[in-house]
Amino acid sequence: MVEYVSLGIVMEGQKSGYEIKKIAEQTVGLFFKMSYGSLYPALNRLVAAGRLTEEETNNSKNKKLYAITEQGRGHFLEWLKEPLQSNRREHLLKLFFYDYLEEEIRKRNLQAFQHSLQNGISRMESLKTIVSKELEQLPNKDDYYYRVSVMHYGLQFFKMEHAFFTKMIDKEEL
Amino acid sequence: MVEYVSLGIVMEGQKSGYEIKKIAEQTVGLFFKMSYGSLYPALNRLVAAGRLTEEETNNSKNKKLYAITEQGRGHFLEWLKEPLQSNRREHLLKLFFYDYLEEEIRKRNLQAFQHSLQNGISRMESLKTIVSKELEQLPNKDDYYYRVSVMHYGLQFFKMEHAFFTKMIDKEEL
DNA sequence: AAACCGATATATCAATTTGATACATTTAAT
DNA sequence: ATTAAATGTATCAAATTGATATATCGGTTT
Repeated sequence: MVEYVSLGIVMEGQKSGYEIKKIAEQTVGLFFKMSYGSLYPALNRLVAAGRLTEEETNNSKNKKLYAITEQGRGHFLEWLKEPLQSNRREHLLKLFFYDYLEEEIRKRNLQAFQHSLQNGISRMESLKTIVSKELEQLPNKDDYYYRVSVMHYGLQFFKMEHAFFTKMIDKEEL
Repeated sequence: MVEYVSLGIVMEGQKSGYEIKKIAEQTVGLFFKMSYGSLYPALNRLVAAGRLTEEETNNSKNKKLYAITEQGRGHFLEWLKEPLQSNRREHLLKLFFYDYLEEEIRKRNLQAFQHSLQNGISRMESLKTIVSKELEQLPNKDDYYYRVSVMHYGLQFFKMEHAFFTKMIDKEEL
């Protein structure tokens, strides 16, 4: 995923590795972390694959500037087009770059993702009912308050995401 | 963190590696993943450190049962006592085991975490105001709708967490 | 009883990632 | 002119991932 984030950031113009990391921290840093140990090897792989060009700056500096190639741009946009899935917060990463995506695919993917969220919510609501009933029969149900709470957390979380994506599909004020 | 989750799960009674992984998936799996490649080495480390005991089952099976030692129990509870921090969802992991923690420390840690969440919310509200004003001055501000959306997502997320922890401090129905 | 299948169980491995540190240069401030 | 802070790349041991290999158990079918 480091590779796609790097490509996405370089879409705006050529950047150094240091700048890419800084921008990532300031923007998607809330839910995505990258380290130099993963970034620099990723940049090298991208250059080797012809998706980025590497340019040494003429002044004596140790600095290298990376720019995206046509192939890299295509590769990035193909990734962006793929359906949203919440695996490792990839959906939020893609969302950050969604201004680059054409409206039609964007809307289709957002709606599909929202439906999958709705399914998740339904499944968790059912589970909640079952667990509540099982718990009701225990004499010491207070002893499981926190253990059970993470299920409620998950439900709250999915509901929040669902509400957020609803607003976004309607392009409401967020 | 695999080590602490394993200890926490074995607190209930002896389990095989396979069972530990299954229980983790079914309970904290929503926000924490473990693979065999990290679990089995972790179990070996815990045995070597004297925090778990390993027992080969007498029937011909390839199965090993792990049980927690007094030292392991102490080590686990020390970890649980430490302040909650949202690094890599560690706070949710600890929360799942919070029934094991004494009420006084539990309340103190929950309140401290809630305050840090409130600080985060305040900082993000300020940032939001600044970004909104900057955006207002751009002619093509619609081109940054999704880019900006991740900031709103973050804010929503923190607000949801804050509301959730408020309910939990008051031990309300969740 | 034999064959079969899905679940249970542990182990291993290349590739990747983390978190830390080392080291050099550039910019800004004193 | 000197220092401190920020910018910049590189590297490494240790940990993790995601996948695969291998074997056994319990239950069902033929």
